[in-house]
Amino acid sequence: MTASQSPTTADELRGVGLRVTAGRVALLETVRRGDHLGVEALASGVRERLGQVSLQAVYEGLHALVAAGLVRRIEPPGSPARFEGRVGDNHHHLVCRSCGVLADVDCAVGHAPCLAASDDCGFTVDEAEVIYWGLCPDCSTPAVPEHRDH
Amino acid sequence: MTASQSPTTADELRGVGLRVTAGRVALLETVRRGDHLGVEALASGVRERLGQVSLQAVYEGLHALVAAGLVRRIEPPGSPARFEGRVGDNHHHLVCRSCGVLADVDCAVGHAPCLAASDDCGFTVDEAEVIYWGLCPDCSTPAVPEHRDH
DNA sequence: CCCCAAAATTAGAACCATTCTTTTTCTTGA
DNA sequence: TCAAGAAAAAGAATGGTTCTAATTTTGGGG
Repeated sequence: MTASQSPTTADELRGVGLRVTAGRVALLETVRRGDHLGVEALASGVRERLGQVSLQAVYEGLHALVAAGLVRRIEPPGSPARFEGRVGDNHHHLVCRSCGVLADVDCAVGHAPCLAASDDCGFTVDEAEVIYWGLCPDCSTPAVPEHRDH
Repeated sequence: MTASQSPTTADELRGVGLRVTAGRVALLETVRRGDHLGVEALASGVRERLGQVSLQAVYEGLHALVAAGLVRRIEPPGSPARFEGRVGDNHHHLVCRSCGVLADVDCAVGHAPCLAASDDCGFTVDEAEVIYWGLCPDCSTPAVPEHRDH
């Protein structure tokens, strides 16, 4: 059979030269399933599948996955790092100033670096990272008549 | 005399409702004189003028100045915060992946939020922060025949 | 001009995300 | 199946930043 099926997570790991371990498979799938999760949340997700996993193992795994280009790290100023499985497309992010929620925005202008600096000062620019700051739909409606805890 | 001279630093502090202290005057002037300095460097600069000043005082002063809009905080992922005196214009930054050097870029498109997201997901966006990643002129020339101390 | 409330400063400890070190366990290719 | 090397565990350490409580300074009102 000509195996042209979508590759398994394990295959993907092997494909980028990483060893296949239960921890990494679970981690990668947790990142992809989740929506911009942080390290703690990812550790919880992995533990749900495997039982006990150390935080350091998660950090190490994330390092490897990010270095291999399978996972992208997002670090909005003022909050801990989050991770997403969408890589390759040079998309950007909306961050809510109030609750910290993160949303994806497609890149308006083609491919990376989707933006040219007006004067690059001699820099060799390879990526433009855009963060849109604002209020998410939930936080922008003030005093909605609804029970809230806080 | 109609005092239409450029206001003193002290006047500016008063103008935004901050108390005028030697520490804050020195801090604001150090930020403006410097080029994207970090907290330690700013503390050194202030100490050169005033003698002993605690790091916490610098943190506190920076908080106040940032909150008042006299100073802007920049926090490139992976490095400690830097501060600059250029505020009001919604300009962006070039960051060198190798040495971490930071340079200003004028905003290509008018005023904040100089960029509109292709789909804002219902967010109320008030600012677009752009970081151009690349290599600065010094770091992009490989193996220049010059003595370097790594 | 002096006093007082509010604000700034200090010293020191606490915090938290992340990294480092060392040892143990697991994956993989021979 | 074995050994080499990579990954994971455990625990401590790091570094930038913030918090707490006590002290000093600032600036307006008496």
